[in-house]
Amino acid sequence: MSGPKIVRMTTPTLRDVAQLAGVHPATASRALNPQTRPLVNAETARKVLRAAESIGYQPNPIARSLKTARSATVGLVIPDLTNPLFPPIVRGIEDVLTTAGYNAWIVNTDNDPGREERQVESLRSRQVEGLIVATARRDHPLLLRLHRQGVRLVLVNRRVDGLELPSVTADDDAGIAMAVAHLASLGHTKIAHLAGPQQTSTGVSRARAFRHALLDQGLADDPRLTVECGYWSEAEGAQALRRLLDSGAEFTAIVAGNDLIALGCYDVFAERGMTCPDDMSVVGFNEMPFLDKMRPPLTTVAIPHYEIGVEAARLLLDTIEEPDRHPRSVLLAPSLVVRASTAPPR
Amino acid sequence: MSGPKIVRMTTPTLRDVAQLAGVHPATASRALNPQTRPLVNAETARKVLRAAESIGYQPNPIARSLKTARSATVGLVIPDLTNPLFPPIVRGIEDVLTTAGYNAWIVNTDNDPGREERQVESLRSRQVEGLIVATARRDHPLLLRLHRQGVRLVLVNRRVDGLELPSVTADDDAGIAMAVAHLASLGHTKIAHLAGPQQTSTGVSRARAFRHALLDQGLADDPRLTVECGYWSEAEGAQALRRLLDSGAEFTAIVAGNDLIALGCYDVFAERGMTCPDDMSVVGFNEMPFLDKMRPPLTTVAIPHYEIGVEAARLLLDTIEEPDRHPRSVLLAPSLVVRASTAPPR
DNA sequence: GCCGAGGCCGCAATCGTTTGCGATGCAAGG
DNA sequence: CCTTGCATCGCAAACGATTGCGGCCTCGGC
Repeated sequence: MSGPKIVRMTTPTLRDVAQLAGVHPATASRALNPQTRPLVNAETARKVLRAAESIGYQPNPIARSLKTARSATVGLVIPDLTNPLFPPIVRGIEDVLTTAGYNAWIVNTDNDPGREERQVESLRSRQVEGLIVATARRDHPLLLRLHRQGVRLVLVNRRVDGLELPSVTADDDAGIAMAVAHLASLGHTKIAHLAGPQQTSTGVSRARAFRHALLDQGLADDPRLTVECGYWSEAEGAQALRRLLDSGAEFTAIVAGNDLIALGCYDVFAERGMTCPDDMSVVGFNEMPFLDKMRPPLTTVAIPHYEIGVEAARLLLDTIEEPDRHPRSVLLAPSLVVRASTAPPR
Repeated sequence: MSGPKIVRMTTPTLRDVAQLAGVHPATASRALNPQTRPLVNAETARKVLRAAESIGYQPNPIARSLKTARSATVGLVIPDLTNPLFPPIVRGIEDVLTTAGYNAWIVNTDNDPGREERQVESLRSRQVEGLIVATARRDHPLLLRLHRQGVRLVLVNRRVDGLELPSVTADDDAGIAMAVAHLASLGHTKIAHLAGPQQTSTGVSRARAFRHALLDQGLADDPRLTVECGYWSEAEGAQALRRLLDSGAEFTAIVAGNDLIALGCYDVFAERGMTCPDDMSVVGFNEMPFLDKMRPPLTTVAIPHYEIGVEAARLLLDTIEEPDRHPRSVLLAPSLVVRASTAPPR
């Protein structure tokens, strides 16, 4: 005759497995943790493992975090998940983190410093062990302060001035050089640049790269042909192009700071009855999804999004494990994908 | 002359504010928590508040979670963040959650049940107070089990058979009806349906709606004209269309299960030298971003992504606050946005 | 046979909060 | 004056894990 069935109301805890294995919770803890397992007898370790297995014990990460002040999670600070650039990067990050036993907290800042500060604070109070930041501006007091406080940081797609932080970015110089070389080889001589925000390192480095590339191609650098966008967005790209067109400047091709800015140009073309690439060539940057199905398919410089995420996560894990190693940065090679938004000038 | 500067090495804790305010930590705790504040003298409460303010005290959510078994966070289970359908929904969810003081954990399952189970387990061990699930299949043992265990669930875009769970979905019937009515009004009589996976409620409900809509338009329902896609993806959409074309069936328009499937059709058109909408009209579903810039711009039925997220979060908060209220579901009205992928048949 | 050295394990403190319960003080009521 | 009640607050035990420290036991060396 079997006794009354004991219904377990609560999830099994370390004490439960210890009791079942006939040992002290401390011993059970040591047995369960591969790091400390050598400290206990192999036989009792087996007993503990078996007990844990049998009742389906899962360590409580909250209690563990409280005691150890670690959390096996890192924070992901991005401006807006809605930007199609980020999801693949996030996937890359998550994939290497999870194989390392880490998890990621994602927060959106909407480019709002106040919101960013609150979000970061919330991440820190959850004991994240590091931050991967995609919102860096060249002058970024918050990041400076965090760095001084010893928070491990890795930047993606961006740098901050005067701060040696590990970062992973695409090689903007190479990418832009390919873009203008392509345009020049098609016969364009008057090329405009719709630059990204100059508060971001990416914005200035691409703008610089643009000027250098013009020189390399033996083309004149007309400062009136580069105009700055306030954000990396379609709307700002459109606005910038309107200003440029209205200024009366002459040009036959555009290298846009990124794909969204390039797509903003499409809107202006439609407004003004221009056709691309007949009236105007455009090349973007980033190779966001679905560009191949656009009208016209956008020529762009492709960057390895997923690998950017992968490298960023690796860098962060490295700095967690080796805190005082010299900050390493990785530069990923872009490639030009030529589609139908570029053609010889008429 | 000022004394030596005391450098605070550790973040301020409740004991610190209690000490500073000259009270016991318990009292400080009660004073800080609006729920329990009436239990302490108004004057001492003020003292505590001021002390907390002065040293920048932030409660430690980890310790709080450990004690209360709550966490002020909910889990978001989605198949793949890379699918552009989800980011806006996620934003909607996050926005209402954060104003309610909650946070969201996002996990990807890649449609892999094993991975899903592990991810959900990890969420539960972090004491999430509920789950918003976008990966539901009609037959979903995991969700059944979770529901039986009392986990608060709300479904987004999906239902599960035989389970009364709160859910928020677009009105598939209405959306599909609009799509085929549009096609019929253009003069199409042979309309095909590239259905989504029939393991998902959305897949079957759109397929059913398609047949009903044909009837309503007085059109014949030829079962050979609907073929099922294994996933909601471009590749599967393309594959399905190839099969349909190869079968020799005749049709002049396609209602795709969603936008990705519709875009998959574009690839096949290119392969086979067909042009859209001249040779074939297509309408999608979901209104994912950038469809207006596609070649051709895709006619689709738009659903309010952000609001779906908002409603889902509200539903979940409701079930958290009123656990045994009858499950409520919300159906959001879609709208047809007509672009250039649909035209009269030749 | 005794001593020292490890190996193995238990004790108890600790992480930062929350919360049931009891102690205290004071005012009101009998 | 004594009881009762209430408002206020402190005590201490949790929550579930980790970990320094020390105790016990065994074994080997002398």
